[in-house]
Parts: sequence; C-alpha cells; structure tokens
Amino acid sequence: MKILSFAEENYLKAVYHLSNAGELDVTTNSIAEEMDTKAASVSDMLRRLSEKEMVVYKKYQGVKISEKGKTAALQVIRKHRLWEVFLVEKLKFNWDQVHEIAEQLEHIKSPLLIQRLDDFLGHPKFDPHGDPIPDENGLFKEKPQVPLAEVEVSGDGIVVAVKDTNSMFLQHLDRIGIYLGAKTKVTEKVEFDGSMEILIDGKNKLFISKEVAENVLVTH
Amino acid sequence: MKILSFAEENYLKAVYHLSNAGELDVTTNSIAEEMDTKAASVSDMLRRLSEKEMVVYKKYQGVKISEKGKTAALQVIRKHRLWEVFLVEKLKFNWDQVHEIAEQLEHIKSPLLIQRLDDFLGHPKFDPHGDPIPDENGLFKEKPQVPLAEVEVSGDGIVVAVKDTNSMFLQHLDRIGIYLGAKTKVTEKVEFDGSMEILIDGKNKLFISKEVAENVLVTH
DNA sequence: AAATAAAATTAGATTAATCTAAAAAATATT
DNA sequence: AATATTTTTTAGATTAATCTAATTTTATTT
Ligand SMILES: [Mn+2]
Ligand SMILES: [Mn+2]
Ligand SMILES: [Mn+2]
Ligand SMILES: [Mn+2]
Repeated sequence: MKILSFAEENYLKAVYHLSNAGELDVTTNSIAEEMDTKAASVSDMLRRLSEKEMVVYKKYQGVKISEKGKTAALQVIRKHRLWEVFLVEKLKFNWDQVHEIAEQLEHIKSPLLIQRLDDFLGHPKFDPHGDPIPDENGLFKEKPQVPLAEVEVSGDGIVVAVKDTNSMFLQHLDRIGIYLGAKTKVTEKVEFDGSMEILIDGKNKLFISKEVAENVLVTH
Repeated sequence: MKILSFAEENYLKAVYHLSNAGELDVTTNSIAEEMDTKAASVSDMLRRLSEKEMVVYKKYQGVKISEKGKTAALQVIRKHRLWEVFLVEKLKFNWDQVHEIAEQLEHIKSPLLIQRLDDFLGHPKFDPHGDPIPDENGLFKEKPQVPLAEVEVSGDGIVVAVKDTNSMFLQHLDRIGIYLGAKTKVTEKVEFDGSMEILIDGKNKLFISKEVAENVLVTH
C-alpha cells in the first residue's frame, strides 16, 4: 500500500463523505462541487485513484470507494478529528477556528505521532463538532442523533453535534448560546417557516430559524 | 509576500543553514548534497527563488539569502523547533525521533497556531537538541558553546547542545549516558586518535571517541 | 424516436518540481 | 598560456495536478 499524495487523500475523503460512509455511488460533478475544482480534474483523479484501487470507477457511471480506499479515508478523518480536539482542548482554539488548520494537519504521515496524540488527548471518541473519531482500525460509533427541526413540541434532548461546521454558523451558535452538551426543549414550532422556539438548559428561551434547527443535532 | 511551497521552504532552510545564518555565499553543489537532489534541480529552484527575491543569485557565483528569505527561513526553523519541543515534552517522543516528523509539521501554515503552540509550551528558548528557537521576529540567542573535543583536561562544563542530530548518534549518546544538562569534566585526552575520558555528573567515567567529542557541545 | 440538455470524459495547455545528458563557465594543473 | 577538470547551467523529458474547450455519453423532453 503506497503513500497517497495530499490531493489523493482529499479526493478520497470527499468521495467517502459524499457516499455516506462508502455506501452510495458518487458523481463526478458532486465531487467537483465539494472540492471546488472542475469536473475535468475530477475525472482525471478518479482514473488515477482507480489505478491504485482506491475506488471502483466505471466511466460515466460514477465511483464507489473501495475497502482499501475506505480504510485510507478513515485514517485521514481520524487524524483530522484528533487534531481538531487537540486544537480546542489544548491550544484553546474555538470550535469554529479549527477546521482549516486540521485540513493541513490531517496529511502529516506518522502512525506513531497519531497514536501518541491519541494517548495525549485521552482517546477522545468525538471531535469538537460532535463527529465520531475512528480508531486505528477505522471503527467508530455514531451517537444516535436527529436534527432539532424534527423534534416534536415539548420534546427534549441534548445537543450532540452540528451538521454544518462552517465558521459563520458556529459563531452564530456561540452568539445565541447553543453549544455541545446543552439541554434543549422545543417549546413551539412555526409551521409556516420552519422556525421554532426552544429552551436551553431549562432557562434560556430562544427563537431559532429553520436553518439552525436543521443543522443542530440532538440525542434521540 | 506570497506563500512559499514546501519545496521552496526547504531550499531556503538549506541555504540559511549552509550559509551560517545567512553570512556566506552558498554553492549549488553544497545545496544539492544537503538536500539530496541534483545540481540541475538546484539551479532551477535558485532561479525561481531569485525571482521571488528570496535569494540574491548570480549565475555561476552561488547564492546569498536575502533579508526577506532569512525572515522566511527563520519562521520555518521556529516552527520546526517548537514542534520538536512539543513532540518531546508533550507526546513523550525521544529526542532522536522528532526530526523527521518536525520536517513535515514545519510547513503547516497558520501564524495563530504557532503562537498558541508557543504559549502552550511556555515559550521555550531551545529545542530538544539545544538549538535556539527564534521568536516571532526571528530573534534568538545562542548559548555560548564549544565542542567537548576542544575542552582542556580538567576543564568542566554542561552539555548544552549536539552538533549532529542524526538518530543513530543521539541513540548512542542515550546508551552511554550523555544528555542535555549533564555535567562534564574532561579527565584525559588521547592525542593520537582524539578520543577522551570524561566524567559525567561527577560520577560516571566514560571513554568517548573523537566523533562524539566533536559533536557534543558544552558551555563555555 | 428525435431532439435537446446535462453530465462526464478527452484533448491539449500550463505550472511546479524533478531528472539525465549536453553545453558552458570557472577553476586547477601541467 | 594551454589544457584538463570541476562546477554550474541549459535543454529536453517526465509526473502530478490543475485548467479551458471540444467531444462523447447519458438523461430528459418534446
Ligand atoms: Mn473539520
Ligand atoms: Mn470536525
Ligand atoms: Mn530537527
Ligand atoms: Mn532540533
């Protein structure tokens, strides 16, 4: 199993995420959009990844990630999320500042480094956005979660993750007082625009938009 | 000031080191040897670095690093050494294991990350091999140091750095019990082969070869 | 079932970084 | 001073990763 380039790792990660953990086939255009490149570049890369048996690729039919590719993608994701934990827990970054830096750190090649980092962090199971951290074998357990938007009136839960990890969205959550671990209770739902009223930790009343409700995930 | 590629950063670092902190001119061949590439590749890169005004380059005359280039090189060196401290102090790596990983980490681009890492480590002034860590402005203070080989009989000192940071050499020092901070006293010098007898911490008698004596640096 | 539109691939360029082999310049040796 | 040797640069290829424009394949709509 040869070493992958940064670009190859990034494409594999994109294919993995777009395929819902390797289940579905992924289209060229969706990869191009996700990675902010052109479809022509994607076709080219898919051919190369296919030669390395990281994906199963039939021209005009899209790709599916292979077992080998999934393993590789999960190791990159593991590194990304462990570094995000490091940045927040040890270097005092805010959860909206860590993704870009982790995009760089995830490509550092040293299995021993990641093992030691994992030890140092106390083997965290989730990153600062609530996403699960795969272990050395690529195994992980997702918390059962549902968007706030789907919770009934008077239903309660705990914020366990965010769907969108865009910096602006996370800063907005900070501003209105939503954070991982917060207790939520839906007190009112507005049919018309999908907005809702919720109670945070039993005391703070909040009105949130449909967009927020759809991107905040709570226990279920 | 645009962003430099990994390759450009590595060449700049090599030029800086070979020039004795930017003093001397550096030859194409010496760079090729240091970087384990061919002279043709070096010529090519020097032309590009010259266009970016990182070095002053006259064909067939060698290069000198520019002020701009020195600043860039020192920031990479700062990152390299801070990461080495992190690896040893926080992740429990041995001093012979950190250089290769730091070669990767030194290219991560995020001024804030380095600032926070520096805070987290308590603003160390020296790396695990005794080399000084430049500050944000590229300033640093070298400890006055001299190779053990140049110390007179009965002269004492403290190990402050190693000249060679090769893994094999460092492991050898571990094995014979020489470490940064060790107290040394030269008890005998053998003219013929440059070897010597020393006393570590006033109690361990050691015979060391010329090679070792030349690469262990003590206070002076 | 044709025609049209959309999606994906190929053709051909470009840039960075590398190499080998050939040419040119500088240095050293007779 | 002429010749030989060493050092450095240039010429020409190669590989990875990207792009635009043209072409081909698939999907959708009349
Ligand atoms: Mn992230
Ligand atoms: Mn994350
Ligand atoms: Mn080092
Ligand atoms: Mn060092």
